Amino acid sequence: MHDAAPAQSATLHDVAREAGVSIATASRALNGSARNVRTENASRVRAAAAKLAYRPHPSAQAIARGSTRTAALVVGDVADPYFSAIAGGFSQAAEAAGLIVTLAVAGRSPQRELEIVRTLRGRRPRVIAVAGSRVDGADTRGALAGELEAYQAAGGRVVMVSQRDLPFGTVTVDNAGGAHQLARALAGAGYRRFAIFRAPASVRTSRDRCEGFAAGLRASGVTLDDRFVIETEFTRGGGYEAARKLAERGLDGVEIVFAVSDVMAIGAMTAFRDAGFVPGRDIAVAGFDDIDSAIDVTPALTSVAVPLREVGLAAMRLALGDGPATDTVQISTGVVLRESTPGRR
Amino acid sequence: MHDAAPAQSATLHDVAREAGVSIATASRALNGSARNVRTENASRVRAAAAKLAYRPHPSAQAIARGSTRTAALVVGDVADPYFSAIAGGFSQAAEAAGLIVTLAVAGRSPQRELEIVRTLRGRRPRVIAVAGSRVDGADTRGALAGELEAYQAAGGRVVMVSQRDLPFGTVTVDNAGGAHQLARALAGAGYRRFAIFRAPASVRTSRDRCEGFAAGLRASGVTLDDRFVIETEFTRGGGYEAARKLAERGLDGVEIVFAVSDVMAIGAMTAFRDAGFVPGRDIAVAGFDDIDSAIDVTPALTSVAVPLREVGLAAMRLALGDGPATDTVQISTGVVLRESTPGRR
DNA sequence: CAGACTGCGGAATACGTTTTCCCGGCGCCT
DNA sequence: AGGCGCCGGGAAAACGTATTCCGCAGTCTG
Repeated sequence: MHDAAPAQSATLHDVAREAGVSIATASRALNGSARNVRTENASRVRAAAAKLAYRPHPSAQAIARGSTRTAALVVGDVADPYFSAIAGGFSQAAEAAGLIVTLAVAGRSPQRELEIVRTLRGRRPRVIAVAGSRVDGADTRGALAGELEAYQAAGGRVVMVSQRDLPFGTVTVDNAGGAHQLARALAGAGYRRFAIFRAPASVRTSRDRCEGFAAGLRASGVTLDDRFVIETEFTRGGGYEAARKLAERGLDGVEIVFAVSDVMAIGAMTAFRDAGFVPGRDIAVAGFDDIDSAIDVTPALTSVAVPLREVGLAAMRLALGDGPATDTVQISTGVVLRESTPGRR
Repeated sequence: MHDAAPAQSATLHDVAREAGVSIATASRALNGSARNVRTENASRVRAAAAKLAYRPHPSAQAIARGSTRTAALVVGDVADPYFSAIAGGFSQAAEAAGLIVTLAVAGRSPQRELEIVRTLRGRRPRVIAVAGSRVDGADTRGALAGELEAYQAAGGRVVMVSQRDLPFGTVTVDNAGGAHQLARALAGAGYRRFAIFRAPASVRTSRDRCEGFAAGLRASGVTLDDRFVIETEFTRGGGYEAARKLAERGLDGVEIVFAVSDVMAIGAMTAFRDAGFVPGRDIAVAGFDDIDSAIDVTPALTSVAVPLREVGLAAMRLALGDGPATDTVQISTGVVLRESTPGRR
């Protein structure tokens, strides 16, 4: 069964010739068009296709029908569990819909993100989903929106994940609400002296979580000392640095730090430990996202569960759904208390 | 500057008309072909392209020149840090080379992997890299190899990551060597009673690491009791389960467990702790991969560092290089001792 | 039994590029 | 001055597929 592989793979033309029909009939037989073809011809074509190991040329199909079968996803960084979980859900849903996903990594730079969307648009995918850096105030932002609008006007489908304020389909995470609940839960557990590790204000996710948390504290009658709202990078390293500095000052009386993401929180815990403080005993730590490793660190990390896979799935569903192009889906979040915040008596 | 976006994006035809030249000239001006075009015409064309926001249609280009600008990567699971780190390196290198990466998730099923490669092949990417499940003995294996061979014969470039025994470009991780060194280091630290958590023998990575480790123990004069070579799933859950069972039997005198991957090791540490044993004190644990979170768990996990990003980069370099199609690059590994294996005195 | 209609096959065209081929003009050499 | 090579422009073919349009045979209707 090992015939010499033809250097050039078979085309529809070859299949048609092999089956003794015209190209048109072969095409119709292979991709169930509106038109019928006599069953005998159809099976002859299928047999020929199988024999020649024919694969349709997606580019040619794309050109002929004016649309592709791809879905594009742009993320900040695949290696970040936040994005990779979303990507996992997205690609699962894409696959179920028979779409191929092309992945682009923006590296957290809005400039790069813009470039990517530009070239992506040229490739005319069925949907473009942006789960990007969400830096607002950037001057590239208008350009990005313009690019996406043009794409949508040309029949494309765009979905933003957790970027609420653009006129596109959006799947949003209840960042503020989750942070609010977390704050109330922690205040209820007896904590009073809070620190927050946050990313620069331009990062929307961070800002929303931060504000929600602050509101939750206010609602619980706890005052937050602005000195302890520490701005750092939105990465593990950022969390580590912030914690290191706080530890250097002997914790300054802080009882608990809320880091706006789990990776930051985990970095912070390691920094505290490196400085000789025991997380969960000397200082409590809470994060956000509930990534997988939250339960594997010690003490297990209190967090706000964000069903990230679900976010990816929802993005694809939204894109494929027939609702208005600007539908919004809100993914809800839930507090998960663990040993990193044992509570104070 | 906000002209109404044309419903249909501009084609090369439009650009040519706008610039008052022929399509051929426009094409030549825009993609620096071998042929020269008078500078005045060239700049007129560029201006027209800019004005109309022209983007070449990649599918049309693909069809016309018979090749695409994409690189395909198939991984087992994007959400797994092992794969996502590789994907990160791969897409970085792809981007640098002006390639777009399409990502497919095989979900650790060889059957699915085969299907994916089939459809991927149809899309005629420049390169196909498979960082898949590496299950061998499966009957789909021959089919996979055949599919890839045909693709390569048709001018494609295939790279396998850590799948040494197929006639393709290969980037390989020194699994056996790293495990061997790790075994020697641990034996040198005084450990004698080892357990190994491994995946089914059909998973090559696991087998190589396991065999390397066993050889290292032999070389150190330590005998390994087969009863403690425990087969489980190649996931965090697998590690957790195996550790849970071992803990139920009171550890059976085991001093240290080597799990063939960090995610398994981390799951195991959590299981031990859940069962009341303190990892690093009651039982030592070592893993493999040195994923990011290895330093954030407590105690920090002893592991074998695999520069996974580098693996992805190397895969792309190999694909783009002009060496023989079956070149092999070996990525070396290095032991990293941490607190999870404090050593026995 | 004539005419209309249906069902299906095939030729041809379209999709947006790249590339080959041809052609005219210009400068250079003899 | 005439021939030759070179340069650059445009027409057209090619890439592989989907689809429109046309025509033919067979079937149904009146």
